Amino acid sequence: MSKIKESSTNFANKQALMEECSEVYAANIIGGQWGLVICSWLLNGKLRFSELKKLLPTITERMLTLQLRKLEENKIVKRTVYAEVPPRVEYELTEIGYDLGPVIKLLEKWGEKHKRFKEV
Amino acid sequence: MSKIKESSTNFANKQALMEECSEVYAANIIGGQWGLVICSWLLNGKLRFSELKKLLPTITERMLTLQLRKLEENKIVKRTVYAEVPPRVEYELTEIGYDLGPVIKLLEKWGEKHKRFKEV
DNA sequence: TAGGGTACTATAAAAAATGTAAGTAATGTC
DNA sequence: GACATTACTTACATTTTTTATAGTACCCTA
Repeated sequence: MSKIKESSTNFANKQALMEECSEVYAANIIGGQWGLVICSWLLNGKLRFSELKKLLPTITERMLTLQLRKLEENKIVKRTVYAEVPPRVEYELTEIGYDLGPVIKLLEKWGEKHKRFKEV
Repeated sequence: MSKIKESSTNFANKQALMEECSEVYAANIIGGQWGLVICSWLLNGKLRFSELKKLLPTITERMLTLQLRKLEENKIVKRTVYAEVPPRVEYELTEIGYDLGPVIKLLEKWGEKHKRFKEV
């Protein structure tokens, strides 16, 4: 999650695929170790940084920050800072962020079915 | 895509999330740079290794092999080898592989909407 | 004045994913 | 006998993602 190298083959491949296939584009946006879980939690309503941290006990603060920044950049979450001390920052899904609801639900369903399928 | 280190924090985190959240589980299975595109193509019917290679001009043979192996391990594609020379190997989606159709379609739709959303 | 809470940032390192380049086996054709 | 075809494999290099650890500013409370 640092700076990406725009000269790499990997970068070129990703770009090309994302332009052609909207499903790959989508996967790249919500991808990453924690992106989906964060969105899942936020589907229930806005949360503070520290609340998310509690919900995701093993995430590091750095990772949480990075993922939230990425989601913010992609306009999936809105970040609201309250000028208080100690600081308070709330994260909330945008309209298109909430649109992820059905996507996540379908993924979840498929995942559950797949778990059973794999057992056999 | 090499061997994963079962002692790493990353591995532990992934495992825990995958058990709790089926959507993360699903994302991990179809994730990877090329997984989704390969499945997309296979939704139209079985394909040979070389045909996939032609459809994905920038993928390396190594990557194609790795991704197909992962999909096979996860029982999303079925691999059929014909004892001919030169060899012929066909890849076809399994039942649950075909179930990815709606998932991919929804992701695609969301992706397209998101592209427009981001422009504004 | 020492400590606590909040939401971070900086730096480094480890781990994972992807890419590069070359080679292999078997057989049929020229 | 050289060469082409197919579906790979192997060794190695690079890039990207994730984790680890230690800070920071601000004010409030004890």
